[in-house]
Amino acid sequence: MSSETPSKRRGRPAVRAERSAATHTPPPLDERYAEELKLWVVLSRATAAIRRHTEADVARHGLSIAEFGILEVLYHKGPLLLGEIQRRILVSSGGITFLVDRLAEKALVAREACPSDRRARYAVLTPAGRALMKRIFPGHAEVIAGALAGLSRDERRIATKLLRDLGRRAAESAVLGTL
Amino acid sequence: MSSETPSKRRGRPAVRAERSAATHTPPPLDERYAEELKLWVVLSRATAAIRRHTEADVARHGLSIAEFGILEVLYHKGPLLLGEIQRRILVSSGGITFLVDRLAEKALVAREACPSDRRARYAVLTPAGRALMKRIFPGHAEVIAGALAGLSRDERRIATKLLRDLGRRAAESAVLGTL
DNA sequence: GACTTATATCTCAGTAGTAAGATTGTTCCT
DNA sequence: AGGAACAATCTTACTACTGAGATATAAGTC
Repeated sequence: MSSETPSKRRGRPAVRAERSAATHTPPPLDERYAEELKLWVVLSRATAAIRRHTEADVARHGLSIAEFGILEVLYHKGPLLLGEIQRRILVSSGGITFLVDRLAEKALVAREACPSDRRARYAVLTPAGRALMKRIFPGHAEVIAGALAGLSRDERRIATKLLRDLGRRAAESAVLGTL
Repeated sequence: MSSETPSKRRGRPAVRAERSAATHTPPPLDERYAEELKLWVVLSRATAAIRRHTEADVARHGLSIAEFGILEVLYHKGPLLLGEIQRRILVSSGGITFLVDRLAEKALVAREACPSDRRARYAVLTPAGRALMKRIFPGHAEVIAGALAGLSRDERRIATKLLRDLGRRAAESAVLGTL
């Protein structure tokens, strides 16, 4: 965490904006997409706030979010090819090599040959990796649930549906955009 | 993040129930928070998908999202202290220095002294910076609106409200968590 | 006024990633 | 079988950041 929490500003009474009012010429006709921009802002903010919870939680165990993501997908899906993991957790090919290297150094994950394709390698949890996930995953789920407690059960259901639709469509049009 | 934070394990409301028959490695009793985890997944995915749209758009102008964020806040709010920008776009103190340096190299932003506090500096848009934003901001807003087109107007309004509540609560409890 | 505490920014070393291309292996086509 | 095209991972060089500490300034207290 950064050492500058935006909490109490006791040192200096706010003296802002005296000059802004004088010189700043307001933006042009941006009213047009104001609601969409607002949605994007609150979406980003909510995601960032919740991610801080999850990061703080996994950091207690010496893991980054990306590392935890790999452990989690292996924990729940079993051995996977590196490329499959890469697609799930959305890192670059270099990134997955780096992350699996590091998890291997920590003896939480190992590589295994793929019998049907000698280019490919499986990543598998070691016993220590599985034991770690068994120990820390329930608490992590609880942290996430706690971070989402601002919404009621019904609200969470609605949000899930909306965000699924939103994400699906945004992902599709992103792909189209690269053609 | 490399160093494990020395926070003590706060007593968790007993979620023990570890009476699994000591067999079988696949996921334990993870049904409990399945809905919350799902919401977190779709939230992350939707945000990532939309961010890819915004990144691709600003990259066309040689900017990163963080750089664009600074330009945008200055464009809409006028000159701001570096620390104020930092809190808005959520980067570290070193990061804001780095980013403003780079924008200054590109001659889009300049630093100015703060008359009432000689520690502080304002960041201000240069004429070139303002001209750039005037030129590219409308298109960027359109890209965002397009990325959100998976939801109807009413759905977007509902999503905005839910995400605002969610984010506010998550941010509050994150602050409390650091005490 | 001296002292203490808080704040704003900057410096610097280190880290977690990305991107491009190399390497090795596979598949398809003839 | 030979070769082109494609695919999975790894290597390398680089970049955008973070976090801790340094420096300078400011405000509150005695």
